[in-house]
Amino acid sequence: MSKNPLKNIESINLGGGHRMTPQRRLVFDVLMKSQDHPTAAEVFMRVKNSMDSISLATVYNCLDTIVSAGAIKQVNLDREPSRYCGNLEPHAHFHCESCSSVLDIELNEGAEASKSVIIPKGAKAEKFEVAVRGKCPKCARRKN
Amino acid sequence: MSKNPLKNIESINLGGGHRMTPQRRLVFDVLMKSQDHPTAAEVFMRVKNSMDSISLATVYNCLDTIVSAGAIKQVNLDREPSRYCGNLEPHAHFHCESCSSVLDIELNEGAEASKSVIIPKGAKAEKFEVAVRGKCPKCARRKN
DNA sequence: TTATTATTTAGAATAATTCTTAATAAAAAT
DNA sequence: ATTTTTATTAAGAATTATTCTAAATAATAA
Repeated sequence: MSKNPLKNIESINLGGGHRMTPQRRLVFDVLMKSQDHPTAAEVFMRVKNSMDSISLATVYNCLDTIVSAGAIKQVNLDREPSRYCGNLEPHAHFHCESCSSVLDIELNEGAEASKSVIIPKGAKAEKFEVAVRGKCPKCARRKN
Repeated sequence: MSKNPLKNIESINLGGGHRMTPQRRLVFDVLMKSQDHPTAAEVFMRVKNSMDSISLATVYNCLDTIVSAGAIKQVNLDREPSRYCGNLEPHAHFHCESCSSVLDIELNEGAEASKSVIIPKGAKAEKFEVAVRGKCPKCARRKN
């Protein structure tokens, strides 16, 4: 995933006594190689190719740890399973309502989400998320 | 809920042979009276005050039907239970990461979300959602 | 009226995620 | 080098929001 400035997981500081482990390394590597936005179950299947003994619970644990370390992002759209994203650049997500795929979409310069909303007095805004729902190019093409 | 142009549920066309029922009327009324963004379980508790015999499944059914009719909106933030919103005006949501409350926030004129992102060629964008995460005024005040 | 269709309800089922616990492994302290 | 402490893994149980199933009820249409 070219958009991630982390060359490899060795450069991640997991923080708080957390250790780098083979499982965490593999989970991170899968995310770096993925252009889609895999769910935990999909990450699990992909990691199993390299380490058959890994468990789904461990994949959940690893994903949580790496998200907390800020090295990948968790993407929640509608009520669907969480997806994970190795792209750390500011961007938004396009969510296809036909095939449920998720695409990274670019933000226009100067049109930051933070400027599009009025934050209530006293509130502390920390993250802005823009999501677009519709039909991805593939699904828009086929008429149904 | 002053922002909803529907004076009462009688003006809603549920469409497709769907009938107006006491349960649907009550669920809608609860939403119109709510300034917060109740979950299905919260709607259930509030509706029970008027109709003790109503079931949670019926509340889910009614909410789905009224959402499909376009008379209320379903709001999904992070992995939390769906919340329901009677405000039909274009707006965004502020999601407090301390108390999980959801606040409607206004969109700045001219800074529409649709202009802030670059839609992939061939994709059909249908809905734009802007969500802000942080601390609501109440939670930002108390230092913790 | 009778037949059809929609609705409600209770409880079972589903599915994503989290929790529990024992076993293992790594790091720190002796 | 052991011992002790702490973190991690893994399997399966538990949780929880939501959906499904099926029977009973109610409303509409024929």
